[in-house]
Amino acid sequence: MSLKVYNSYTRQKEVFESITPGHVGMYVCGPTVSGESHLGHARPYITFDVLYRYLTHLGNKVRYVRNITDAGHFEEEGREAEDKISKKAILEKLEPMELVTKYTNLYHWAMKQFNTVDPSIEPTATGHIVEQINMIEKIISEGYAYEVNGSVYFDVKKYAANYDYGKLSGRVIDDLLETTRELDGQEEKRDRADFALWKHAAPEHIMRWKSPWGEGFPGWHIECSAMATKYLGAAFDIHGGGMDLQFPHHESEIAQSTICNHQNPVRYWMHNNMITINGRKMGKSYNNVIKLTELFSGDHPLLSQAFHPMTVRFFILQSHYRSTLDFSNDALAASEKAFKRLWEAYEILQKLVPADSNDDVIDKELDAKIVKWVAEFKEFMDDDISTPKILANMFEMAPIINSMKDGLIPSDSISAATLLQMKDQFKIYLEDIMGLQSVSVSNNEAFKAVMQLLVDIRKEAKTKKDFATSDKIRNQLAEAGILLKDEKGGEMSWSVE
RNA sequence: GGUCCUUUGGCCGAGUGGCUAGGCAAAGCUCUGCAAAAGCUUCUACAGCGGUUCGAAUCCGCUAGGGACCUCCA
Repeated sequence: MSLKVYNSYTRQKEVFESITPGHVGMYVCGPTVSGESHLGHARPYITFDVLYRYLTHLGNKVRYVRNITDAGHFEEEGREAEDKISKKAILEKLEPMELVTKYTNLYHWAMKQFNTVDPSIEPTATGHIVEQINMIEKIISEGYAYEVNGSVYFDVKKYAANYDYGKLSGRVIDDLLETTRELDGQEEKRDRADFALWKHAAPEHIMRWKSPWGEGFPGWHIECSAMATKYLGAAFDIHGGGMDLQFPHHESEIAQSTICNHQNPVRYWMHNNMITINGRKMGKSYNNVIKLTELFSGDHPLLSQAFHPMTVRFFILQSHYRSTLDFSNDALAASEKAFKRLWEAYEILQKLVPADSNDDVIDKELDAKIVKWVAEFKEFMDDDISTPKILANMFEMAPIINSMKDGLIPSDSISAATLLQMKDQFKIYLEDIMGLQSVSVSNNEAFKAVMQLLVDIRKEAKTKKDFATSDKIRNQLAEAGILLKDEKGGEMSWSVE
């Protein structure tokens, strides 16, 4: 069985085949570093991180390109076009580059918290002005763009006459041409549907570059086309991003690249759905965002506590990437508990040792069920990255693992081969592919030694039925945030809350 | 207004026409010095109406609610 992904371009699941076997080129729209990342931003980065990990796991050499948009787009308020980054810079009395650096660092920090793998290339828009200008010149020479007063616009009407503009986003060109909205530069455009490739910079505009059309700055869509072409070629395998980017961003990208490179740039378009809050998209314009720093610290009116980045990652993986995911404090709290239980079972599993079992003692029904559940990990992943189903299967096995540890299920009731397979596949899917990791902060050797000492003392006390001492140890550790649990058979385990 | 999506048990959330996903919460029980975990059991839902079908949460239609995009947006 092979990997199938839902291609937004064709609106169906398709078998994934890369252009060059064994190599995959993947481009994902990265952040605009004019502000802090919020929960909604986390979704594509985690979703495509899992895809990247899986493609790699399948033996592909993947070049994963994720850009940083550090040149401002337009923020259209009324009729005044402003550069997002330079505007904020004035407010915060920072240099644009200082602002960009600050939020880029913060973004990298958050990605680290989520345990996402670094992209192979992380190009910045400002670092590729030359490429963008070259691309615009090419589009002009092809006859699909025109200059007006130092700005350059893409001729959508002409493009639509020869190519299917709107296919990705399901747009009808005639509708677009009738849009009545007043936008900046509208009077310069030949058609309302046209979009800017290059904008003339007003005198007060801080971010500006020299170009054949005077000083200005690039339009938003051109950066992705230019950088994707440069690092992945005229045609590449996967382009990912949030659903809200389908139009106009990705649609425009297709148009630009198609004219420039004379071919359809992307094989598989993949879009993650939105994270909602009270059923509404989380977004700046709705004023309902929860920043990642707030999430990790718990410092937000909607949050009753801080949430660990792994809880958030798990929360996101529990729903399918193409469904909306509704955020709430309760939903996240539920994920926290669930993840803890699953992870503890996983750690127990890794410590289980296969018993010398023979056909007589093996519970064949149980063994077969486990074999099936484990085999389905790949099946589910191949089915358009169905991480919720993989997790469901893992939860099916959690009680079995715990029961084996407690001796409620004899350890020789599943075959050694099955247990090894289980251990192996859990590790691959949970850690390597879904990118989950321990939330434990207790990997310090000295600390572990101290804990072992306390455990030993408590064991002695319990043997002597000195419950005052044993309770004191447990209670005071609890106050310090360390949970000590008695296991069956007199052993003790602990975890840092 | 146009285009499209969605509506699943107390909450979150999978669901490929038939064979009860899963998680959290809740209740009961078991284990246990106590506690916490853990295990077992219970809770069987698909917005409404109509249709297709031997059979529909799943397909079709209508109605109602919610949402997304059309403008910066993950």
